[in-house]
Amino acid sequence: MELPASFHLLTEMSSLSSAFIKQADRKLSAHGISFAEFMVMHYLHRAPEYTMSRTELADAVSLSPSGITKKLNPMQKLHLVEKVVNARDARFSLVKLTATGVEIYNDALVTCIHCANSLMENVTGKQLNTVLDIFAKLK
Amino acid sequence: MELPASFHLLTEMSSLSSAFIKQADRKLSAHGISFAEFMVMHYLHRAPEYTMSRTELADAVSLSPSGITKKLNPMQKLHLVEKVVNARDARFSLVKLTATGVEIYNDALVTCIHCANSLMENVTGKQLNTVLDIFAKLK
DNA sequence: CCCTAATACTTGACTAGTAAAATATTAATC
DNA sequence: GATTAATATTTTACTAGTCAAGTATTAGGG
Repeated sequence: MELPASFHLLTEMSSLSSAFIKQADRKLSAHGISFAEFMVMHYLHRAPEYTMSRTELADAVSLSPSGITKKLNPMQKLHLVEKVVNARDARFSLVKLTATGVEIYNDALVTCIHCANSLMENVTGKQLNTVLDIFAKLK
Repeated sequence: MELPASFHLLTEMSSLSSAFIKQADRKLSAHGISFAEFMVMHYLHRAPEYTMSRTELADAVSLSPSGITKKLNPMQKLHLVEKVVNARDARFSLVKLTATGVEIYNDALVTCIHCANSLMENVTGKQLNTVLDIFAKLK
């Protein structure tokens, strides 16, 4: 049976991506964070004043409302992020990357870039950009 | 700061793949199985006599030894797969897709292909093959 | 043989996520 | 302005996986 390329891409992507994330997790553990936590910090670091609403952040990292609560709780205890209450509407709260968080993010970013480079050393930058262009159509 | 393409690919792939798997899970739930269970059946279906060793299977689907045990237990109760003990060495056991399992796999495959096609409808078959070729170098 | 080591698998304790119900706060309508 | 509805978040109960310790079985060296 000849299965379509789209099906193969689905199965290959799921296995590749899980392998990549496991590798990144291993490398980032030197900084005391997981890849998922790194991604949270990555989005916050790009946001104005290192601050985003919880729901925006949850969407960005594909977590459910309860998921983002459970992910941020321990990060707050470690003072990587802090909760900022909205004075106008106490339902909405904001999350901000702390100074400590920025510092750790910058260190972890270097590690993460090394990790990505070594995972993809067999592929040229041009090919990576080709894939990125195609991925952009898939969103 | 200009981050390398490899880093972007790592982050994009992690978010795309998680979105794709969520979508596939939703669609496959009509057959009473998860995408992870579908992948188990997929590898078994391609194996000679629908049979593989547990460790081969665990590797194929990127699960730890305990992970494969916990994944297969409920599938045995539903009679999708069965355990085959090796007479020569009782440590090694084999897993076989049952007749029921084959039937459900074939139905689910159709759904999964539809799902993959609709996820990737914005991209040509040629582009998908380009990505698959590049993925092959990443393994 | 028999004791030790190696191998395959399972169990137990834990982490990370989800969905659905509960809570808290603001908005809207009468 | 009080009550109902809507919105954001948290809690609870559950599922799915990991790692490390435990169990069962076979292999090897004295």
